[in-house]
Amino acid sequence: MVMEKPSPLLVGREFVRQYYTLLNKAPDYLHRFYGRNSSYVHGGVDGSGKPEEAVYGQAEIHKKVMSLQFSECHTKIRQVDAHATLGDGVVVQVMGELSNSGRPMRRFMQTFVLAPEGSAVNKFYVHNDIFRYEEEVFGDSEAELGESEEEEVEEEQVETRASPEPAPERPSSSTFYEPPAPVSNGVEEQQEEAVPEAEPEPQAEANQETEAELNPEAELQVAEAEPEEEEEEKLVEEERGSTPGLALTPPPQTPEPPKAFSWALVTSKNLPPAGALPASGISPHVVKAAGQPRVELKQDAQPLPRDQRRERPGFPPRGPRAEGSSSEAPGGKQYVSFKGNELCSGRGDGDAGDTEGRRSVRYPDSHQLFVGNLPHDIDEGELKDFFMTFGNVVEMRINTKGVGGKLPNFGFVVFDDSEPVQRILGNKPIMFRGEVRLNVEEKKTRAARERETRGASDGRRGPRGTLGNGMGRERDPRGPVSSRGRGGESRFTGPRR
DNA sequence: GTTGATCTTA
Repeated sequence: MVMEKPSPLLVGREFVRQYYTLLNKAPDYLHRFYGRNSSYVHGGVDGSGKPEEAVYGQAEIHKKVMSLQFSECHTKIRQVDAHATLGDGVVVQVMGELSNSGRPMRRFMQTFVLAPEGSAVNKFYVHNDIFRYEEEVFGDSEAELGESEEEEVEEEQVETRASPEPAPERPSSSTFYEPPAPVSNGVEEQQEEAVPEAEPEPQAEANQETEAELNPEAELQVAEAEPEEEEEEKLVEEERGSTPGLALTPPPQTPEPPKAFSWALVTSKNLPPAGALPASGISPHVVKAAGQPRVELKQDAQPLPRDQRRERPGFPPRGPRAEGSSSEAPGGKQYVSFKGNELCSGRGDGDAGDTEGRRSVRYPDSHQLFVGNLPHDIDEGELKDFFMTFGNVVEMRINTKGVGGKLPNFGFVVFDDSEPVQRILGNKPIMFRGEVRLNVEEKKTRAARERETRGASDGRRGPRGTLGNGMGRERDPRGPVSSRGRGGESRFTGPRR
């Protein structure tokens, strides 16, 4: 599907939602967010009161998480900030309160660095995860006090003194000792308004957005809509005594390479290659969103049975829910194209490929490339990576028309411009994996094909000769179609690798 | 062996 780069805020919020939900429901899977070189620290002080040190790598992180014995871990998210950071990563800062095993809520701050994984625009893994409890840093029992700098100094002396601005919705100290409110999932929505002293504009706004994103109902809806995998879901529910919303299966025993969550993997045409998921498990690190206002999470965490993955009609669902709670995604409004070239922040090139606005995006045929003779074991990610070296691949699909055992594969690659298409066509043969000659053609409509075959005898009449329908097709500036293949030599014969 | 599926619309 469309592979726009989601805004950092969108990435951050969706990640946060996934992360704390998983923390609540299946902490033993949490490590799958991380990679080999990830760092992780989760509060705690050692004997001498010094903060715990971080651990590194997925395996160590897993151990560490297990040692923390998360159980019925509930989180109230107060604030999520997410910025783009170096290397196309996203840094996410979360402030909130967390209660584990029915113990009182404790305030924390947590920072994640989500690093891109692989070449796809939308795949991330957690490279750093830094979690600290406020009172372990500031000292005990001061949590409700001292909002201003001056008071901070006095806090230690006047312990019970009222803050000048006690947040009204947060009656002093009671927050800490009341049992966590029952919630349907681990991520508790913070219903109150933004704290008055919070910075007015961006923060308050972000806060509200966050609340919208963390709407537990959305997840429940999704869960209901997803009948598959129900037994396992129930198993997990029984074990954990929690409500539906996230179905999980036993983790694969093999520590996995950093897979992180992936926006890309989740759209219908970019389902993960079969091996990427446990046969019947969710991939808890799979988070979904897209430039298209479709931000349905758990939905995709529950894969279809293999055989239905590619063919299931109507998937992903469209309709009201797509415009639902989390879809407004104000952060998703920028269109930033990733690889290849410059940031095209924009719209207004009058292009049908402007994906931002509304759902259905149709690209002109001139931006699309028919690719035949695909190896049968190819997956879309690989093919996309391949064509990314020619330009910005905005969508692609592989069609397998091999019901009867044969697998003649073909697909369509959609670029954000006609130029890469023309360049590819001008540089045939396109060799894939150094051995397979892909049959690349300009995408043709059925009508055009018929016309082409009918008029094949007429030499002057190329496939487009009779088209002339002004459908915005761009011509190859170098001349008619028949002259392709002479031009470029091997400069672009294929990506190096 | 080889060119889809989706949607437009008031």
